[in-house]
Amino acid sequence: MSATADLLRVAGVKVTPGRVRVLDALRAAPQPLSHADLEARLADADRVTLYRVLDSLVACGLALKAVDARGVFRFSAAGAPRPHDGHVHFRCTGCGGVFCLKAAPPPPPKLPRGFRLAEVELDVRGTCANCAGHAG
Amino acid sequence: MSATADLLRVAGVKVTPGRVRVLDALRAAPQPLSHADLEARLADADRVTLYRVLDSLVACGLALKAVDARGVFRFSAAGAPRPHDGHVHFRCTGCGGVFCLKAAPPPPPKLPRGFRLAEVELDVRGTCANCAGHAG
DNA sequence: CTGCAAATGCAACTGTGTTGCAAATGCTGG
DNA sequence: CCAGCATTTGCAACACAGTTGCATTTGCAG
Repeated sequence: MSATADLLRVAGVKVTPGRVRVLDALRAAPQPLSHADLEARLADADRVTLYRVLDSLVACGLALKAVDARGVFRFSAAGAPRPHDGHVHFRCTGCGGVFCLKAAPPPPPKLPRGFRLAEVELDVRGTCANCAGHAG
Repeated sequence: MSATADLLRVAGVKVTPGRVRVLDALRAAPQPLSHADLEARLADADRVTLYRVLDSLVACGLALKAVDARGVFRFSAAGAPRPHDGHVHFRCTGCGGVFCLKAAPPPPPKLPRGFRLAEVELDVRGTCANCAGHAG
């Protein structure tokens, strides 16, 4: 019996093939997945069912739902490490590539009263080695 | 001549009734407005034109664009024409508001060989005082 | 005033997410 | 193991946010 099925059982929801496959996909993914990402991975799944499976996983606490910069919902398995927390991204303005730098995340700045911090992201823009070489 | 029209002129975009009205609405609003909010305020405006006006305001730095918790873009008037240099932004994941923090911009991290730095932006996400109070 | 690029308005389209309903399926009690 | 029943699934249709193409209008420079 799969560990994923156990998670569903413990969370108190019915164990269905769809839920197992979706939760497996979320747990295997290195980053939060959009509905479209999941549809690509789970080729034969119904669109609407996928939405409902995701909602049920969020409702029972097994998945987290967030909005990305494009306004699309992204889902991640609860408890999974979030690799982009405190990460430093380098965005190449030439090729559009995104590189994850090893640099230490910056210290969280002081916030005004009442503000709650969730995530800090340092976004560095410039030209990557490849593009800089091509056409300075 | 309205101050809003001057802002547009200085920003280097054509001064049109649509842009003046939209920017006025953004500057008068206490919180970031969605496309739908603006449509309601500017009754006779064309849907698509409104999208394009908003995009042009963002492109010339007069407005800021963010995503709210429902995945909808929200727009707010930018405080100054060029507020983005080495600035620290706080993005509220609840209302989509963007706040400019006074904190000093972080030191630029070390880049891999050949990479060229152009811009550094620290993006802090969380919940603003208003939203934290509402439904903490 | 005139010309041209930019902005507008309209129609149609894509992508994302939701709702209603009938059929299939997991779980529980016998 | 089987039946009953609520939950889930699949399908169709819908709602909303945002985009694209194109012809027309308009701001602004000359």
